[in-house]
Amino acid sequence: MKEKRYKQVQDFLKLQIQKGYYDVGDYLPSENELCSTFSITRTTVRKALDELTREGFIERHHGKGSIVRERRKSLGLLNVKGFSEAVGEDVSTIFLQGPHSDFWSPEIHFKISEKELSQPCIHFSRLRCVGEVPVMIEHNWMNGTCLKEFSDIDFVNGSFFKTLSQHYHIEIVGSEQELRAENAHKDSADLLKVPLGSPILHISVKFHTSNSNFNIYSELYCNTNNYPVGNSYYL
Amino acid sequence: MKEKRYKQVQDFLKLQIQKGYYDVGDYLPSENELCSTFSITRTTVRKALDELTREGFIERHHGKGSIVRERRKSLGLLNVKGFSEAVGEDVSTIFLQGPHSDFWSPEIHFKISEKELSQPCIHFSRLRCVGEVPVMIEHNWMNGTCLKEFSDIDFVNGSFFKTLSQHYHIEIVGSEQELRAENAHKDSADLLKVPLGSPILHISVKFHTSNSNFNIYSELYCNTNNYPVGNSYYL
DNA sequence: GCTTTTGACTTGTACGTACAAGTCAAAAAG
DNA sequence: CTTTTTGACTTGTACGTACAAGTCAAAAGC
Repeated sequence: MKEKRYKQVQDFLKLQIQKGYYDVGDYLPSENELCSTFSITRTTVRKALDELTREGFIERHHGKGSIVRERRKSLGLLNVKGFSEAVGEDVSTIFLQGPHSDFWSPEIHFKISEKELSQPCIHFSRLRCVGEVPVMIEHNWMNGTCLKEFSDIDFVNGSFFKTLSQHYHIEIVGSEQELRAENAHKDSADLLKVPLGSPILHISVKFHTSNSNFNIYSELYCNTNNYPVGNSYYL
Repeated sequence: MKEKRYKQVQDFLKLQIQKGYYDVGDYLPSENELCSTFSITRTTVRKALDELTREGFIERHHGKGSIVRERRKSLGLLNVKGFSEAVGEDVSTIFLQGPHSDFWSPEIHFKISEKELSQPCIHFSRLRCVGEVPVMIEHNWMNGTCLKEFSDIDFVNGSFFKTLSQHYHIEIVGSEQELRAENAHKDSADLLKVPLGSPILHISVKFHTSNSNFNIYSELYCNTNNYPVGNSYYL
């Protein structure tokens, strides 16, 4: 039972992208080049590229080629408006707690699998600011056995997802989210510099990844007064 | 300049589904049947089915066939948990204002195109309840010229999107959303039966459709105390 | 009656070919 | 020097073929 040919090409190119061999905006080799390097037909190459397109890794342009794209934008995840991809924006991230071993917190909203509960947990939390204004508190928990020597590695471009992709070849393949409007508790009001009881957007997320034993559980608390949370998707 | 063959098949099948010729769970004709009815090769039929899969209209099963699916579930839209598709749940919808001609409201958060502003506006608003508990106020505005005799038509299964699809063949192709946690104003507090100033989840949505002159602008106000808003997506 | 096998169906993968159509720069024409 | 044309490159569409692999019921075997 050997692996399918298109899947081989797909995984090869994906790994190249993940490792940063191609930057965002770079062109992949042309279909005919890929045909000859892999000794397969264009039909099969195109199937591989179709899959990568569907997964959001590349974008294809008639007459020009396939370019590597910023995958985050294709995921339809919720984001603080003008965050992450914001160019020239004055965005900063403060680590409240760096990555460290911890217990699986009861604060986690989604159900944690038995397998995960039996394994060590890594936790870290950050405060996201625009200018001097704190807008989001972010708590993250995940299975520690999947991330060897995690705490030592610097975040790639400050992005946890990019770090996962480039260093561990783990990709987000899905998510579940729940959103609530709540009154700010003492801790979060303090950190977000808002009065106690202010309306806060609480988002619980479970990210599913390409490793079925590795999910990311996040609890986010957002001050949406000046920076609303948003997303968009297109077919 | 004639239309592409796979696109013809794709649009034909899509129309059949939209018109309700196939129910959710029904099998489409097999690929070989489609080949002979359209006098095209399987490659082209499969391309058409690939597109319909990508758009969320069908699901394919190896060895069995392609079945029609509930498209809403593939869209990654935010939904009140246990709403819409909830089976056996005690969900009800009350029209606060039935579909009627109105002005484009300043309450609309997203920018309205010039074309739309120059044309008449249809507005309706609903209150969504679980049991006796109101959980969401929903205001909708849209271009009236695209919906002839709209107010007279009963909503298909109580769903506005299904009505659009089946009666007008208009499909949602994308959306932009912004979310904020706010204090309840007098009107919304009243309708949602919560104290004035309670935290409320305010969602502004612009739905893009297959008709570029027809967008749906919605402002939603949710009481998330008992029924959080959620979504999920998978690759 | 029960289990196993067969066979006809389905979709999935992969081959090969041909031409259409978009892109871009170098060559030809003015 | 500027404009137009050509041509080599890219991806897109569509043809045709072959076999692999999953599904399911009817036929064969016990």
